[in-house]
Amino acid sequence: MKAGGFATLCYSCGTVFEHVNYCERFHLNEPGWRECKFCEKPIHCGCVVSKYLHECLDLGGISCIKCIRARGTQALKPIQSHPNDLPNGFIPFSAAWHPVIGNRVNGGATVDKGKLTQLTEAIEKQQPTPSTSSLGHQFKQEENRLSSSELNIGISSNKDVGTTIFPNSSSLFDNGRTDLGFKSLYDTMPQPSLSYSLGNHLATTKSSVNNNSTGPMETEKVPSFKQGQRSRLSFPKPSKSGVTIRSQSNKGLIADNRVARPPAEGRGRNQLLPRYWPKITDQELLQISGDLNSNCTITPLFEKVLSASDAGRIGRLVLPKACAEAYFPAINQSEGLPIRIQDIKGKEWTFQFRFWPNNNSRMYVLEGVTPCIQNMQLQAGDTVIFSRLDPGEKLVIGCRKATVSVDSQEGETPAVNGAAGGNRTLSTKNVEHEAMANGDQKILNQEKKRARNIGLKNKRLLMHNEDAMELKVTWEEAHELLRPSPTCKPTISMIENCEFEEYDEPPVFGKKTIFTANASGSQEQWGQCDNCYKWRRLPPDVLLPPKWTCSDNVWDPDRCSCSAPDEINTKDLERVFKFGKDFKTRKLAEGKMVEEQEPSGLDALATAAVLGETIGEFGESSTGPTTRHPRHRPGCSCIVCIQPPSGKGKHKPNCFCNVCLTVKRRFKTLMLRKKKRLSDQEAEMAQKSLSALNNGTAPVSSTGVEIFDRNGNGNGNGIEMEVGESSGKAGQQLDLNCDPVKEEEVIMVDANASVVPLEWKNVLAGLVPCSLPKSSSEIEGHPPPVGAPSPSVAPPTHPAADGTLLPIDDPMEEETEDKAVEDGRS
DNA sequence: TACCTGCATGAAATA
DNA sequence: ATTTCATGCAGGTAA
Repeated sequence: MKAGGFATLCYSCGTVFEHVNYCERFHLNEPGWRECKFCEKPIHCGCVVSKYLHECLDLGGISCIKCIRARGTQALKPIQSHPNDLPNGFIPFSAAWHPVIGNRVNGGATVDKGKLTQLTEAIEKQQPTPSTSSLGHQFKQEENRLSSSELNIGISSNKDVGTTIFPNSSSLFDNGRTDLGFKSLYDTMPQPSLSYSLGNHLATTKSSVNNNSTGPMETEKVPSFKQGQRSRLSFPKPSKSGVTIRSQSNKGLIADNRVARPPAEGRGRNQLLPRYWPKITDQELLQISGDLNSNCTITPLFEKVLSASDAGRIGRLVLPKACAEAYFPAINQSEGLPIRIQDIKGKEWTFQFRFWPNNNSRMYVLEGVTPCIQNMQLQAGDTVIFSRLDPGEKLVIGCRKATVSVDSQEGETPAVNGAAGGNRTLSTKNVEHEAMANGDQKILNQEKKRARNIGLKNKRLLMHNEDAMELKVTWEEAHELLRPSPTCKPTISMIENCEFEEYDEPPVFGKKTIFTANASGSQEQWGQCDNCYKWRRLPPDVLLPPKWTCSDNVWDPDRCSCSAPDEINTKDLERVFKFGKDFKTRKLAEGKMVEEQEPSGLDALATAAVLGETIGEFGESSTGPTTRHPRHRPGCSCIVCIQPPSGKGKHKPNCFCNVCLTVKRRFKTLMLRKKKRLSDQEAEMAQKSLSALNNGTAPVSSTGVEIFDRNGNGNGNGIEMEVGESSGKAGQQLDLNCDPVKEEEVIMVDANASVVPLEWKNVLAGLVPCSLPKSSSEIEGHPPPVGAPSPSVAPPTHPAADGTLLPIDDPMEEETEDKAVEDGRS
């Protein structure tokens, strides 16, 4: 091997590259470059990535020739019989040592045990580098397990069976960042299939060893690749932890190697939810086994994260039904029977194993667990592990304290599973320890109480820290960053002569820009180059992709390169930004003030009026916040505050409360609108026939007002503007219900905008993906449900006759009004 | 009054 | 839609 070179093996064709200098070209995303499963060095192959790649990687990654040789080439000789075998007869290493696949390609023949032993020895001899030690160890465990459990030979002791009973599937999938093909495959294929197939196979192994039977069960359990595939469908999508196990193992954390083991044999074990699969490491098993009796075999059966009630003083531990029925003695009486369970110290406990009838089902509980739980110093969030001790089939209860691990199997490990456990372990536990250390029992109690209150039922509210970090971006900020998916071309739809861009994919986050306002009050946008970090002035309406550099600055030829100086000096820039920020803040504050003065929940008002609410009720109250909504003040008519306490009939016909006034006002508007609409419809019918004759004149509504579309064209098919009978100039009437904040924004929008502002399109595309709104008014008028459109962009408007823009009516508002009419309210 | 027991309920998970 | 299971709670019992 020449200096700097590296011997690698092509994962695809098996070609050995003795002198590959990968150092300069190392890039795993590049076709042909992959990572060795063991030494993590890159492996190059000039071949085009083929379908074999996926298969091979799926089976457990690839390996470089060095590692293969180090592990004994003999054992890894390819077995060629599968139609998909590679041209030169090479079977990828992973496939060769993967027993199920080995069976598959070998037509059911098992790999020679001696070869695997040799392999194992080779691994043992290997001196792993610090970065790969845990991986190597893991692999060793893997091989040990496989050699003993899969090959039906060499099971010298029960202990072997017990400790190697379940292959640790994670290592087979640890090559998480190898390539996109793998990744995508990984995303689409449930990971635990391998575990399951192996687990099944194990059952076969055991049954064949112990019973040597050839009953139907055995036929059912015969492992095959197809079976493995089938089983993939029956298990939930794996967590991502399997992918990241390498990095975890690099940390050298034993607990991070924790991977759920498929259920051991038992009645109905196949129905056992993965959440209850024992996640016990071999080391822990060995330790327990050693603690108890070196001649015994420990078979982990299931585990359960203790809930608050499990760990509480009641002393009842709810057993998962499937687990109880699979591994505990069958009981017919509700009273159940006493059951003796040994803890890992060898101490025997007697619990009452019983059930309660529950919804035509049963709820199994272990009663009298408090002493044991206390003895083990377990709390909610900790895990109890039930195992079987052979020979004798004794039940053993073990435990695992909740760890502070953050990123673990989704919802599976104590750190995350259940808020009581998860939250406590993530934060409370630390506080708890601290409180313990400080002797601050008060804090401890508070934390405990909080943990209890969160409860396991709030599991769905739990999130990983990084998720929480992401959520720190507010909705408003998120909206500002939304961009159409770059891979997705929009479909332009014409609705009511307005163009709408529809996207088949949800929007993506784009680059954040800063909006400022110059002295004249007009808006400016600033974007920062990803290369030189200089800020460039942009048109206010452009949206930047996630990655943006000066070269993309097509709007300013003078500053379309990173070498171009800043437009203004840094100090001025800061000042501008500050001003812009102030502007934004002020605007927001103004908006809030307006909101307080003029409640936006007018729909709610109308609804409340329908329900017979009286404003006097909350008007009479003191100046303090209302009891219903602490932040709201008397007079607030939001949906929360106006909830009627006791139904209808509180408003008199001459009532002049705010609610009634608003409702009356809106009813009037509605009636006017409806009246106009009816006449417009008639006029439109006549207009159509007329325009067909006259050909080219702008249509005129029955009220004598030209109807404009968004383009300002009077084509008659556009969106009808609000027209009132008493309107003055051009018959325009301001809707009393329109939001003054919106009005302000309306003015800022370019009246000549020919299409719906892009951000609105994005919002439409993102929040209402792949579907057209039900009605045109729904598209045009309804604001985005979450947050608000970007501050720089006003909601869709339509031009009035005098050229100004009017906000389009809220269909929701209309709906409410319609409802009011239906209810016969005036 | 505190604790125990058994059942009911409903959120969450799963089919 | 159904099942599971964490927990609340009413009624009983003991202190």
